[in-house]
Amino acid sequence: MPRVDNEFKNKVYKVVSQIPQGRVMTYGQIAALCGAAWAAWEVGQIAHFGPEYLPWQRVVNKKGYLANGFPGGKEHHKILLETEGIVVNEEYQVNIKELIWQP
DNA sequence: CGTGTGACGCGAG
DNA sequence: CCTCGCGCCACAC
Repeated sequence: MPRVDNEFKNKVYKVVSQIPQGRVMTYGQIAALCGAAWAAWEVGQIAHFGPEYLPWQRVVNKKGYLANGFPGGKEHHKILLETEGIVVNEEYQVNIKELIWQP
């Protein structure tokens, strides 16, 4: 697994674990909250290689589209989100404006 | 040490 | 609406 700064990684874990059910966050938002707005892609790396118990399904890109490398594919991702009450359209996109969450 | 790539973002054209 | 280019960083080759 890629080596990421422990502090940054820790912050990402904390932020992601605090995302309430039925809400989503963007990679850039998380990165900014962790003090590294330029490292949005790294959040993705952490998401891919990081702990599975965190609600990564609530993390989407700025346009509201679901992540591409999610285990099980976007369909699985979509189902998980809909189970939480998040509306996902057929383009695998969520209403980012309404569902975006910020602490 | 140069180049390409990535679960990304944003502005410019 | 689209594509293109640049931004920053970590990693593989």
